[in-house]
Amino acid sequence: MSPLGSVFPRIYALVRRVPRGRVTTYGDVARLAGLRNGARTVGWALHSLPTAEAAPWWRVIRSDGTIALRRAAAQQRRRLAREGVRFTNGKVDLRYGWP
DNA sequence: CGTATGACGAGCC
DNA sequence: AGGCTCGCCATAC
Repeated sequence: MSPLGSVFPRIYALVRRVPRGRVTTYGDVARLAGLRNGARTVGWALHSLPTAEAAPWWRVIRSDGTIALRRAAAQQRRRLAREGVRFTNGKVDLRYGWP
């Protein structure tokens, strides 16, 4: 439940706070948005982003450091790599985690 | 208003 | 370690 407004806009606002070169997880964004177990809701929200650049969706990954996208995983890895985020055998080093 | 849908996550083999 | 199951929850229809 959201006191004011729907949840998606708040999720987008939170994702926009993730700095370049850092990553966060679906579960973390959900908790920051006030959802105790809303990781899937965050995934749904990012999946339905109005425009590709409305929020830095590529900085959101799974809790185990892997990429959640099925079709565009390579593109997400490329975007992250361009920001200096390193991968260790398919997983993002969680020391890039944010906060 | 009930059912289905995910870019999840934790737990259990 | 890697795969499966089940719970979760805002939306879509």
